[in-house]
Amino acid sequence: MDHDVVDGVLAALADPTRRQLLDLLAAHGQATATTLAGGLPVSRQAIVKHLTVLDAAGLVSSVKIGREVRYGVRPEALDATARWMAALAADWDRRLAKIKRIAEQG
Amino acid sequence: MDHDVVDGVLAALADPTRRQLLDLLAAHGQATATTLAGGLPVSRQAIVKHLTVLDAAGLVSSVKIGREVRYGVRPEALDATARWMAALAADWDRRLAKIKRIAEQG
DNA sequence: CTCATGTGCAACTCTGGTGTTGCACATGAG
DNA sequence: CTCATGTGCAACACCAGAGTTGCACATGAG
Repeated sequence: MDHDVVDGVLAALADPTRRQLLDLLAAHGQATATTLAGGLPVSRQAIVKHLTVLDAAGLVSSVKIGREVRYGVRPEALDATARWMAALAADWDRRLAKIKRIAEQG
Repeated sequence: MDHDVVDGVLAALADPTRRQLLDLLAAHGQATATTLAGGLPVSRQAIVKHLTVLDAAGLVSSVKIGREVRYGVRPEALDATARWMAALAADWDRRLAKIKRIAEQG
């Protein structure tokens, strides 16, 4: 199911540093851990750990080129989570509307 | 901006227990912390803390009725976050498509 | 009034995640 | 080959957050 994907994405997006990381990646299109570390106030190793989490969540992918590792953004997991969330919100709306209707009409 | 809302929602949804809590609330429509504690393997106090977080994120609302406090689900913040996420995913798609086009033709 | 039940507040423990540092390894540049 | 640069691995410090427990307070039920 998508459920596992959603779990991972939500956990990954919970951290502000990881969201900044995704912003940088989306802007540059492609970047290494070392490059990204230059744009954030944390060490390269911290960046690597975050990228590992993002990769596990399916939000980024990595390609090894020579002696460096290029990371890029991957929209699918985020899109799936967005759809899940929208559906959940719609479901809540439906339930609340139903309850309200019952309360008003008896 | 919606940005603060999104931050809070993402932080709130990161915890599995809070997501279960939201499920229970959506199912029951209305419930107290004590009632909810009966449906989860944690203490009432833990539930209260989670509900406080969810309330701060705008995902639930509380109403005091006599000596008990009823909590209910609130779809707006979740819906706003879903829209934000969908827009972000679309933006990534757009960027990747652009890069791909350049790589192929340029 | 008396009591049971639900809530609020505070202190405490403890695990997990974030971040750091240090060093070893791999590889392209010269 | 030699060296600089980029990665990988491991141990460590640190702190926010999840959960618990204990007790005091408030209020509906009888």
